[in-house]
Amino acid sequence: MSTAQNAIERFSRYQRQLGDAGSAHCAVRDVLDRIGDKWSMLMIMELATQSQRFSELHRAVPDISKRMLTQTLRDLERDGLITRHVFPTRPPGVEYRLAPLGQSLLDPMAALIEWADRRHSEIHAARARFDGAPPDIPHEMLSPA
Amino acid sequence: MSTAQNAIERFSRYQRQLGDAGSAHCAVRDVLDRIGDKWSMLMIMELATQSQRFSELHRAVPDISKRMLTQTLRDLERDGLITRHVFPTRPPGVEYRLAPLGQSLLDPMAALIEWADRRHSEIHAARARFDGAPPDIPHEMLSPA
DNA sequence: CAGTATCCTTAGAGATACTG
DNA sequence: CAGTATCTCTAAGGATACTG
Repeated sequence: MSTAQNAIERFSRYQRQLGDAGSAHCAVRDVLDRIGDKWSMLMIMELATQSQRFSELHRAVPDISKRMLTQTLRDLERDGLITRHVFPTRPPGVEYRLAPLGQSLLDPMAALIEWADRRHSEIHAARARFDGAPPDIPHEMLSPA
Repeated sequence: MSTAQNAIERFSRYQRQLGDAGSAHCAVRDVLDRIGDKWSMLMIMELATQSQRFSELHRAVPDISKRMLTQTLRDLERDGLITRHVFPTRPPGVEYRLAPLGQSLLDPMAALIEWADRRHSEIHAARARFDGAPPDIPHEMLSPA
């Protein structure tokens, strides 16, 4: 009933690629490295609802430096996920938009985001348990105290 | 209808969190940082099809160091995504399994993986276009240096 | 406004050697 | 086998100052 079984079967198709360091042959790693960085998904989420300018994006995510904002945006543009539109006003305005390719990422991303949102309390609980509770089977097999 | 519009609406609910550096308030960033690292998703994919031991995982993804394999596995265990089972044989055997929480990640991940697989040629094309580089590097292996 | 350029500090991660 | 313990190096990324 859960499509999880489905997912498992599909994963098995990729397993051989996983060990392939030269990411040319591993689409999974190639793309995950791309959008799995610190800011890319955030930017895509921001641009999902509407096109925004550089400074708007910066205000939306204040803890990114201008350097990284520029770089992230540039990389996303390079990969065809967003487009960049310069308005030759004075001072110049630059608007970033989600390209069709970027829009096609929205659904898969939403699935992940929803998961994160629904499960993060469980994750925190597990974390607290792991950190706080005395481990029943320690990782380093220590001798009986 | 595409669920993309749906995704957009859902994203807007998270937008205010996005600027929240203290990831305590931003489930999205919290969890993305967790599974967005270099190896976590790979490990989850490996464990999706069957439980595996340390060395099996290492063989499946040879370019991870033992240090990082241990650390990745430990972090996933800490977050409740996988479980660790020690068999006190000699020499010891340790089996890693996907916990229910980890299994719940399979579907969202599958969506992302499928996207990566289906779109990576488009991405490469966009990249080549952006770089102005000669696009196609054939499948042939490089000649030994 | 929308970036560059530069410097500088950490965290990420490999290599290697050792252990229960 | 399944890890630890170091040691090291690199590159990700922040801070700051400058520009068209």
